[in-house]
Amino acid sequence: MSGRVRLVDIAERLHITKVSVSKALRNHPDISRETRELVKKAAAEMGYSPNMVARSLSSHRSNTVGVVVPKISHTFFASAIEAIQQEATHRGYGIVLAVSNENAALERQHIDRLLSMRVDGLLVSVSMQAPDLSAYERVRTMRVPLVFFDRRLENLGFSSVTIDDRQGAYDAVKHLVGLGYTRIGHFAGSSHVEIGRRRTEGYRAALEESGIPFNPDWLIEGGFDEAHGYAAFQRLHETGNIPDAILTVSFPVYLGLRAAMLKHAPRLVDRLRIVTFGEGGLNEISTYPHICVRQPARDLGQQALQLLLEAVERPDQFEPRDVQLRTDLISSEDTFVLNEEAGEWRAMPLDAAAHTPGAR
Amino acid sequence: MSGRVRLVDIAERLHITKVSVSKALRNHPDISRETRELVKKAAAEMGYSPNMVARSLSSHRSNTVGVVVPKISHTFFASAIEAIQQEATHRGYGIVLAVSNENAALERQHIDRLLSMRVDGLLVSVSMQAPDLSAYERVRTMRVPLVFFDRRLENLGFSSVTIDDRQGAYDAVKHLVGLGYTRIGHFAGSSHVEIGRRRTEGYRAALEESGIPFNPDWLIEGGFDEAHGYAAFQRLHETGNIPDAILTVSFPVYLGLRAAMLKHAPRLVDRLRIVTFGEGGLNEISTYPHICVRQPARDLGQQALQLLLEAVERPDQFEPRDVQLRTDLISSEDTFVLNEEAGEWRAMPLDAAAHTPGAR
DNA sequence: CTGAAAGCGCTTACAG
DNA sequence: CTGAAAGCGCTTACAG
Repeated sequence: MSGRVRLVDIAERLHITKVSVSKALRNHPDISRETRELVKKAAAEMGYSPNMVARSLSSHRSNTVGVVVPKISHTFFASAIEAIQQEATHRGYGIVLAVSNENAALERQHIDRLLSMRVDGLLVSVSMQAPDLSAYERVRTMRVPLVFFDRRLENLGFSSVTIDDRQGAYDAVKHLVGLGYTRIGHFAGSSHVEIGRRRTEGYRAALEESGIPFNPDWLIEGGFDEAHGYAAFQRLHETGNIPDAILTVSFPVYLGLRAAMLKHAPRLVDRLRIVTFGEGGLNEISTYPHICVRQPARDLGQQALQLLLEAVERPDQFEPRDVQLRTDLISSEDTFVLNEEAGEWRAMPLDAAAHTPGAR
Repeated sequence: MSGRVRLVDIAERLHITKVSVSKALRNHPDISRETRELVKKAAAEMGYSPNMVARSLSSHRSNTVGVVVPKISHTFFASAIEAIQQEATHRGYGIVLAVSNENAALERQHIDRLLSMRVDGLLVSVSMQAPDLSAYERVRTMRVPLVFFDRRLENLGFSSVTIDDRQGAYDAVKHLVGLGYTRIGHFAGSSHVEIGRRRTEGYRAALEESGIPFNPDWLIEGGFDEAHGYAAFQRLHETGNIPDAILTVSFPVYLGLRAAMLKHAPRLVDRLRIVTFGEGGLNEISTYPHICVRQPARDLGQQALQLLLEAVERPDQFEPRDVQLRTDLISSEDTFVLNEEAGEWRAMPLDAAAHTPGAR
């Protein structure tokens, strides 16, 4: 069989109409069990592969969702995408993946392309740059459901699944205070991005609530990548006044910080206490206690997809909403347990102090 | 404008035929520059978004490629996928991503689905399990180009872009020998997978060539994930005869090894020398010298896509072929330099010894 | 439960 | 350079 088998080919062989074949294959109740099985048998024998393109064109549904992320090679996004893909498969959808590389123009271009491909919905985590809103207007006029995940744009009327960044940063700083630290800095993200602003807010709220004066020299804004961490540490080092602990806005920022520290002030390696927002899979292997704010990346991806499919499959009953997930505080001193299912090591969260309320 | 603008809508407004509009939009030489610009202007004003689904159906080209990987949340695959996506965008293609989760049945299912979606080509890195060949037969009968990357199936007649695994492992072990080690173990992958076999071959060849007797107790096969590394170390620890250096078949295996070591034999942490096949982004931040075989993940992804598109776009002139890429040996003692373009830190490779020929 | 008609929004020849 | 026809492979109503 040549692989280019169509509905009609099956129909002709069985002396029935292609509509019946179409229905039988989709388990439509119109068709008797008998014919349905006959059809399926013939389809299998002939090596029939339904042409989803044709199906999409006539049914106006592609069973496909578009996913736009700033990066893939970053633990957080890799995990989120993996969860999205798995949940999509489970629900019978495919995903078309696009990477904006933190570039707003590319983000717009990707969204336009996905719209052209007639995806049933869009999952996007916005780039760091100031957004190009035109793409989002197209999304709205074309009435394509969209859900932001992790990094969102506010006031556009789309749903979002995000992390409680303020609380996460607050918990982290409070934890440091609990360990006796008072000289605490923050290598912050870009204030153009909501998650950056929220984490900074949490940092400042925790300081204030602990009666620790805010030192503007110790709040260094910049971005989420290694280059920022490196530059920020250099700047700090030049001032000669280095705090005893630092909260980094992301794991890559920590990598940059660490590289700069190894180069310019290696003796600080065992003395400067670092807490990272986000994991890098380091906790399991670190001997020096490393603390981090764990983001539920998989949950976030899964919930974002579920929310999106709700909008796709029941557009009338759908009300846009914002879902916020909590973070955990974990450290390499925790007990790690093997999660058989995921084939990964998972840490039990630190004590209840991590969930001290109050930052809201 | 309501977003559901079609070719005919533009045609009517301009009092020309939809064919002309179609051609004008695709810069077909048939159309005069004047009309072309008129059409484009109108299209922009009306917010026209070409329906790629319809275009695919009539042109038999989707400008889409399917990518199947065993995992995403693994530095190597995350980087490879990112490179594939970027190169695809550059070439005007979109990618549909699917994760097999190391499961052959899911892999088959994904390939079938992608075939149904009429992707123009397939990029696949096979799962660890024994393959279900039926999907690959469909691929062949449907004449859809396929390129394996990193993990391939041999003798199926498809192209592949892989890494010289044998040489990589050989170089690593030779390097250890050069450092004075003779008691060298290997936590190996699954022998069902070619990359596992090749790495083991390289390990054994290097030992043999160095006149070091092979100790079967120190070659522990299993897989590529953390659980294997953990179990392998436990097994080794029970025998009481632990080598002085170990080559792990993957970075996750190292993570598992390290976790087991921290638990059962923490005093070995600074004494057991580890070389990992593959990176985990650790080198920049490690104080204890960590050595690894660096796989050119981005290159591999990019070249695989290029090879695939060659087959897609010039099917007549295309001859399937196997491309093999070389690895580097790098360590945390190397000089790290910031790669401005990628926003990442890159290490300069170790000395030329890393490229000692002879393992072939 | 089965069938005939119309259409989804494009592109591909082919004729002028 | 422009246009009319046919078709890509399905599904969706609607009629029996």
